[in-house]
Parts: sequence; C-alpha cells; structure tokens
Amino acid sequence: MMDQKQEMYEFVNRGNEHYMAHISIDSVIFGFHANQLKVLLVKIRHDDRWALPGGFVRKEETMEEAANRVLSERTGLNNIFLQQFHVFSEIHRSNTEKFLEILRSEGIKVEKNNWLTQRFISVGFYALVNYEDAIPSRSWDSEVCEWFDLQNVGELILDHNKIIEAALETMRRQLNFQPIGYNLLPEKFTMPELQKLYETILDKSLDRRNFQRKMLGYGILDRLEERRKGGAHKAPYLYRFNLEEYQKALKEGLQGGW
Amino acid sequence: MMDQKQEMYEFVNRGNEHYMAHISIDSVIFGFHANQLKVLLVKIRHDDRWALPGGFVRKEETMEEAANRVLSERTGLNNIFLQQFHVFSEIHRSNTEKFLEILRSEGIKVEKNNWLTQRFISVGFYALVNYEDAIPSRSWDSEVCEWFDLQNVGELILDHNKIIEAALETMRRQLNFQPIGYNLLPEKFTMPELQKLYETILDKSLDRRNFQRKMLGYGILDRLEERRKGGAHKAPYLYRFNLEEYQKALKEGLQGGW
DNA sequence: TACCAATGTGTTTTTCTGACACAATGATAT
DNA sequence: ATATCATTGTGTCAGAAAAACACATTGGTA
Repeated sequence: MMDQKQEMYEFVNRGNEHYMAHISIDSVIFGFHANQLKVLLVKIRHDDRWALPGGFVRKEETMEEAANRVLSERTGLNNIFLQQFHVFSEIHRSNTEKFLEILRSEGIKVEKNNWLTQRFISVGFYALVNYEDAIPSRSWDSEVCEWFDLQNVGELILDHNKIIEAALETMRRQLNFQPIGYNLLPEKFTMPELQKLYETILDKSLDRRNFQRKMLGYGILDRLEERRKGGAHKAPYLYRFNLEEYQKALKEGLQGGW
Repeated sequence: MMDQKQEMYEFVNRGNEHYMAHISIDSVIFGFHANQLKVLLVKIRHDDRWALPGGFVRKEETMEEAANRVLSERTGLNNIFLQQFHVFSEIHRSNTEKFLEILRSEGIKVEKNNWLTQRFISVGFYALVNYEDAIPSRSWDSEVCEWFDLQNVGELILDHNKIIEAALETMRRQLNFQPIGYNLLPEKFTMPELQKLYETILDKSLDRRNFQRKMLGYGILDRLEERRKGGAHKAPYLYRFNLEEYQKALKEGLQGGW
C-alpha cells in the first residue's frame, strides 16, 4: 500500500494521465442543523485557510459524475440534490505560486510544466444534504473536513468565498421555483422547522401562518398523526415530504410567473 | 497574408499554444424578427449539418470574454446581454472521428495527439441581440452564418440541439425575474410586438390587456407620442425601454416570490 | 362610406398575499 | 394539583395581484 507522500507524488506528477487539465469542480455542500445553515469545508495543508471541497475531473467522467464522486467522498452520501450553477474562469483565480510553494514544503518534486500549475477553471456545484446523515471525512490532500456555520466561514482560499455567495444566490432564486427541503431536513419535521430553514436561507423572517398556508398549498407535504413531544410547549405536528408530489414539483416548477 | 488553408493548419496544429485544451464555448444567439424567434447558426464544412457558433478559450481570457469575442465575430455586436447557463460535459459529446475525417478531407495534416481530437467540455452561453443590428458573418472554419427560425433548425451537430433547448428553458425562467426585450427589439416598438416576443419565447398566448397592465406595471417602458402607422388597423402606440429603470430592474429583479 | 380587425381602456371576479386575533396545548414553576 | 406561558393550530379580513371579460376607438380596406 502506498503511503501518503507516495500517493501525493503520483497525483501531482502523473495525475494528468487520469484527469483533465484546466478543469476542476468545487462544491458548496449545504446542511442545516440547530437552525443554522452549514457549509462543508476542508482544511488546506500548510495554509491556515479553509477551502470548498473540490476535485478534478477524470477523463472518463462528466462534470456531474465528478461532483457526485467528490460529494460521496466527503460525506458518504449518494443520490443527492446536486446542481451546477456557474463556471468560474477568472484568469488568475488559481494561484500557481502558492500551490508550488506548498508542494515544495511537502518535499515533493514537481516536474516542469506540471499540469496542476496551469490555469484552472472551475465549475461550481451546490448540494443540499441532510446534516445528520453526512459523515464528513477528509481526503489525502487535506487535513480536516468539517461543517461551518455559514456566517463563520471566514476567508477561504482563492475565489471560494465568491463561489459560496453565488451558490446562495442561486439557491434563493431556486426557492421560488423548486421545492427545497427534502434533502436538508430529516424525514419527519415540523412546520416551524421547515420555516426556520426557509428563513435561514432567505435571511429574513416570515409570518408563521402565511408560511404554512403557502407551503401546504404546494401540496408536497403530508401531515402525520404524530406530534413532536419534548419541546417546552404545545407539541407541533410532524410532516413528511410526499415524494411523488415533490418530484413532480421539481420537474414542473412551483408557481407561476408568466 | 496567410491563405485559408494555411490559417487552418496553424490553428489545428499550433492552436494549443494559444487556446486552452478541453474547453470550448457555444453560444445560442437569439434574435426576433417577423414574430419569430431566430437563432444564429453556422454551416459546417464537409457536413450538411449546421452548428451553434462557438469557439475556444484563449489562455488569457475568461469564458465570458471568449463568448463575447465569438459573439462579436459573428454579429459585429458588443456589450450585449450574454450569459452562461450550463456546462455540457457528456464524455462523447465531441466527435473526434468525424472531426479528423473533415480535416483529412481538407488535406490538412494532423499531428498525433492533436489538441482538437481530445475530449471537450463546452460552456453554453445565450445572447439576446437585435436582429436588425446583427450582421451575420462567417468565420474561416465555416461556410455560412445565418439566422434560422427556431422551429427550423433541424438536426445540428453534436449536442447542439440539446444546448438550444437548455438555453430556451433558461430564458423562460429568466423572464420571471429579469426584464427581457431591450436587446431583442428595435429601439421603438409597439405593445403587441412586445407581447408577441413574450408569447414566442413562452410558446403560449397571453391576454392582451393583462399583459399590457403587468408590463407597464414594471415601470420600465416609456410610451411615446408616436404611433405606428401603416398597419391595416388602428395605429398602436410606440414604446421605448427606459434604460435607467431597465438597468435597475436587471439588478434588482422584477417580482417577488419569497 | 360602411366595414372590420386590431388597438386603447376600462370593469368584474377570483385568487393570492400580508397583517393580525384567538383558542388549544403541554411542559414548567409554584 | 394548578396556574403560567411560550408556542402551535386555526381562522378572518383588507388590500394587491391575476384572470376573465366588454366596449368604444381607429385607420386602412372593400
């Protein structure tokens, strides 16, 4: 079995045999926990900053497959809502100097014109996952993989802050056309919990009663007989997404416009 | 001055010095004329099919710059509404065999492992341009460049039919959030003309009076004193986009949702 | 000069949205 | 055991927006 340094050397100097040059993916993986929108970040080696989980595209996989692979590697999850939303192609967005520096400090020889030192454009994906089901796990090229509150991500490498911003904007617009929640919440949830999710994503508060009316109006929720006991107050009903209607709404969109 | 064959040889065998491998852009350039949504296509040499105008990305330009360059080359237009909407990355979307065949039939030698024979992913852009202002012009690698009625595009090369479909869907969704029309219509236009544009994009008919009320409600139109004479019936008023309000609406979006 | 299709300008009806009121509930404090 | 109280369930009402519809006007055409 290869040790870590050996593995890294292989990737750096022979990765171009398996991966496409110039192209990478970065995923904004959202979760929801304790009324907070979370995002999954990885710690870069030899840098005190964090980064979005990302990866390269194997020669025999599509962008979507690559993004799914990365998502699966970082969270153990499959078949998750995952969508590309933008291509980031600023010319100096990838920082070759910094990268070489890190490799050298690892004691890794880098051959001339290494594929990783070239310019990369990145396709941004965003995913919505169930915080409790995801098991963050680091990869060989990073130190740690952890959930962060969206407010506490701090300064990330490269243009990753900008990528998160764009993902958020996309998700907010998406809210108007597609049902969101199935992937972010546990199977059973209360109406106040669903509302908190919306409020967190939109970063504004909504009227409790109007929210419920509108949401139920979509016809994608089933109310269960159960209630959530244990809270300090009146026990709210539990709801569950009606998968069939949910899928239909995903395809056809929610409301009107024109 | 290089002849065309020389130019093509240079591009094929030394293009990799100036262009990024694996990455291309394809643009769906929409126009509107005679109550028809048009799309700009180019005729491929040695193939009886047509294609979207596309191109490669120079090492010193972003995707957006590349798309603007192509748009400018094909239409003579600059500073036009142009937006990326999807990355197409199916593994076999680019057809190497076909491509080599064409080059050979042109009598062009292709070096081993030519950059153009590798897999390409393409970033789809869509543009809205004024049909009358655009001057379609072919490039060295195509025979003709022409407007097509959207219904009559027929079978295009590769996945270009799919790309057009995706662009249309994107534009339809966009209609709900952003004003559309400024780039597609002449400076002065009538309300029925604007409505026809919307109806054509959405492929459904709208109520004349409700359309007018809603559209005027956006506050992005100025009604002129002029009327359009010459039609067989009552002369309709001419309108013009109020650029200031239009730009504001572009930024802030049109209506609500959540 | 009558006609007619298309335009300008409403009204009515229905639906959606936003703001708000009150009763029910279930753990907690006394 | 009972009162308390924040939270939930349900409903109302006014105003805005959307959908459906009616009628007078107009500018060529027959």
